[in-house]
Amino acid sequence: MFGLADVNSFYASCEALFRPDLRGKPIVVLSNNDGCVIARSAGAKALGIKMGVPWFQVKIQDYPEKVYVFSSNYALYHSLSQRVMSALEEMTPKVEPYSIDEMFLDLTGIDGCEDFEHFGRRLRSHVLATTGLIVGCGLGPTKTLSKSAQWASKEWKQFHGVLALTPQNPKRTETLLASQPVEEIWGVGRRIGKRLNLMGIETALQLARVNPALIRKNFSVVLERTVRELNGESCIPLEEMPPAKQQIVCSRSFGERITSKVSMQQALCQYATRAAEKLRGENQNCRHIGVFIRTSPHAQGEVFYGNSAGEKLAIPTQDTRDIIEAAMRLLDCIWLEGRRYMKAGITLDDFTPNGVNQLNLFDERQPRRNSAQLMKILDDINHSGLGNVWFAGQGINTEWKMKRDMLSPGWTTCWADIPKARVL
DNA sequence: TCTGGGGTCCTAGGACCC
DNA sequence: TCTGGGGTCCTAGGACCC
Repeated sequence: MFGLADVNSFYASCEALFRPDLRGKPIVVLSNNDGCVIARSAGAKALGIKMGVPWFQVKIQDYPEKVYVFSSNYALYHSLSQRVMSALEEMTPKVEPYSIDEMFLDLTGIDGCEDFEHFGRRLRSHVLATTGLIVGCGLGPTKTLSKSAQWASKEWKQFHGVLALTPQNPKRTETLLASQPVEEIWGVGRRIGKRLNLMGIETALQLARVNPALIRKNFSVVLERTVRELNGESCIPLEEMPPAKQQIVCSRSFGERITSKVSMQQALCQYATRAAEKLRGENQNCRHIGVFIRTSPHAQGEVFYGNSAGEKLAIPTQDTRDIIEAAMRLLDCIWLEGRRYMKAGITLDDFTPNGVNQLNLFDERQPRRNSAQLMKILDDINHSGLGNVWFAGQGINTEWKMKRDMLSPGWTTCWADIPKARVL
């Protein structure tokens, strides 16, 4: 048996956690640059504020109630996610962090000892007691079914956020799947949902009844696995140890459009630095580096321009200097003067773990001397919380940096921001 | 008239997830 | 004026090998 724990309205709940005055109020969290709505509290959903809409299109002054708006505060969300994770691990030994607000649980040991829904409710109150956050919990014989159960636990209020599907109760599984539209199934998105609809398949139950071989022929093995999982055949295992990353991306929209090459170089230099830090954090070296830049696809009266370029290095690296150098060369290949750029990013690919770098026998280029030591010192200083060092190419006080006008304090990540309690 | 068989590797693009 | 960021996996097709 698998479980799926999902924190209700995660980002919005995090914002309310240290602001008791906001409990039950409409809360909205915006994407980077305060661009789109990416999370809403129950109150905000009730007002009809939609997920993913551009913030400037939302007229909050028209709502009957005050809406509390926040820029996204990933340091806060990440630290609270860790707390939820620890709380879950206290009750189930095997937990797979699936996303910042969702964790899969291995319930093998619970089988036969405790009623699954009873266990789910205990889990829920334990997480609430230790973190102040409320999780929904779906349980089922496969990951896909536990996702469906979790979906239904929100849909049907009488379950109070905990629902178990078991082989002992096939009737309940059938009823649930018959009421779940295909595009709500884990692994079925809008595209495949539409195609299935055209074939007359509209509910999860209908999909479950299709011959898997037929699905494989017309779609792919991925959807075939989904069909099998809906029938209780577990095809997707729990992964306790996250597999090594295969790619690192660092990209961002700008607070203000970039028009000068120097500014673009600064931005890419910063993203390259960040990407290289992540790479070292994974104990990996990369061999392929890619850069992309683009103007806004929404701008009226402007011709869209987007381009990317990539380069394969002679020797895999994790040295920030190599990555910045490559990024600057790549920018030279794709930079076009006279455009208003909205976004840029860098990708690192083709990894080899530390310590297995094979040099080319005839290659004259040698790796930099003392690279590892220098990068370690750099990372140590920047992680110390005492100061920062960076490459001059990043510039200072850059006008294009991200807009985060409504950022909440780092309640759990910054000493100066620790909440203060006062006894009256 | 007739033009093999079996394989690997790489890339781009499409789909999905949160 | 203003529209997010970071990932994964699979497939098809081309280049190349013997």
